[in-house]
Amino acid sequence: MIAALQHDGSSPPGAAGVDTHQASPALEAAFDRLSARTRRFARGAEIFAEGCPADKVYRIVSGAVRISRLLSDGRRQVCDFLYSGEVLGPEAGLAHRTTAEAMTDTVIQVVSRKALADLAASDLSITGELWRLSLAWFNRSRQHALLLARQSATERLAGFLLAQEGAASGEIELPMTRQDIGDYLGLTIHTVSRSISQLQAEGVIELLSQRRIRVLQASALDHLHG
Amino acid sequence: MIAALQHDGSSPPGAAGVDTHQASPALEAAFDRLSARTRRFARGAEIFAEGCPADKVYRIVSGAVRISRLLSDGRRQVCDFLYSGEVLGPEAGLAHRTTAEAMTDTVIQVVSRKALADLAASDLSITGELWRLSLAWFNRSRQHALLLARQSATERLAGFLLAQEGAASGEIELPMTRQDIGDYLGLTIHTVSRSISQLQAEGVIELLSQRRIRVLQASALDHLHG
DNA sequence: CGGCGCCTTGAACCAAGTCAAGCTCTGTGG
DNA sequence: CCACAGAGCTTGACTTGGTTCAAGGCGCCG
Repeated sequence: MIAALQHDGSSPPGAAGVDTHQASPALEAAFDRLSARTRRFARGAEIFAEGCPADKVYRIVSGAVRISRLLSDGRRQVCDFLYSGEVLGPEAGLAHRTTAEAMTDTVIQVVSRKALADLAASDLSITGELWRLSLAWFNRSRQHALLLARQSATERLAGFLLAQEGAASGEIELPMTRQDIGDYLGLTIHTVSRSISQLQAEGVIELLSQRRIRVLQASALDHLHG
Repeated sequence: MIAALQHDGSSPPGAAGVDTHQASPALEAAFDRLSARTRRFARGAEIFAEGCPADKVYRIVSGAVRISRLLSDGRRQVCDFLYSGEVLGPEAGLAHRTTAEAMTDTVIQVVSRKALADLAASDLSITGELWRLSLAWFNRSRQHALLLARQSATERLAGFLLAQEGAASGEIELPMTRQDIGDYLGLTIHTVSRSISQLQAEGVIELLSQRRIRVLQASALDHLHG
């Protein structure tokens, strides 16, 4: 039985949520069993590019990855940000439709998609896990669309901040530039900057440094995001 | 071997593209084999609601369906529009996160998700097909996000029109209201109306009636959308 | 024929984009 | 250790396009 089709809440042990690209223990084990190659990418390096064959599956060991797409008008649309433990690859078709780049120095395990497919054919838990990952991509993408549909810049930014790790009354570490945030939220770098300044002036957040934010009033962010 | 993981282009016979929710012949057959119940929904009727258990899979026999989500500020975000032959259900988690409503009088086949899961357990082609459907949802959602990221209203509308059936130099039939389009594109009904009027004034499209559009210059739409 | 949904259009306002300038941080070389 | 350079971030002034507010038209169905 494949978990992603179930609806009775009887998840198999170790099943991760439907919203994370985090590899389950079973999939993590599969990377080891297939003796994944470990690669290092310097800040800014390209992991794979739009248009190239999607014949590998990647698991981020450490670091942060930006997924983006070049629009025909020259603008760049950032689609997602990925962090340690997350997996990319299974959601792609035959060719990549996006570019993946390291935002910081990043270590990644790589396995051939074919090897993983062979394994999945004999191990239904892997099949289910890969399916779950695809659903996670779907849910994240829809969440992103919901962010983009927000009318005001501050609402979008609030939603973005809330989705970051440690947002609930903690500290947020942003590995991406303001430009990245802007390209993710469909805003200019100026508007992002202004919105951040505004939130700070209102006492909702505090800038520890340019890339580190402390959330002072998570409820206010919640309320802004609506 | 499950097709969605393959990258060598050797798709199984009858496999549909990765961007459509269209049921493959195999899945269509499964609906019949499981003796799907046929239900009729009047225009405006609710098929399933946000929050209710996602224990069924639906196949649209005829009609048109609107998928939407209620935002906490009272606004409604339309996520997708579905038509004859398309399948919804497998992409949901335990509970629906969206509401599905009939935009016109609609006929739908319904099977229990559990029954389909049982079938998928013994028939890998069904498993693969359900997975492909999930990927289709992902791709459509990302496409939608890309539309929403466009800065100008006319660009968004052009992209929306191009994605409609029969857009390439043909006629487009819109089952949805202007409000639906606005809620899909993150625009007000006014802006949608103005943009349509503008495209018509420029000779790019022609309004045969309020809900029927003839595309006169598909290339101009393409260029607008960028 | 009247009423109601749905659509269009005009005018005024405002938030985000654009243009332009200056600041901050970081890393590097003297 | 300090000076410098460059990338990244912030801020101000102005412009523009989408929302808001308001009014009116079209078309369908009872």
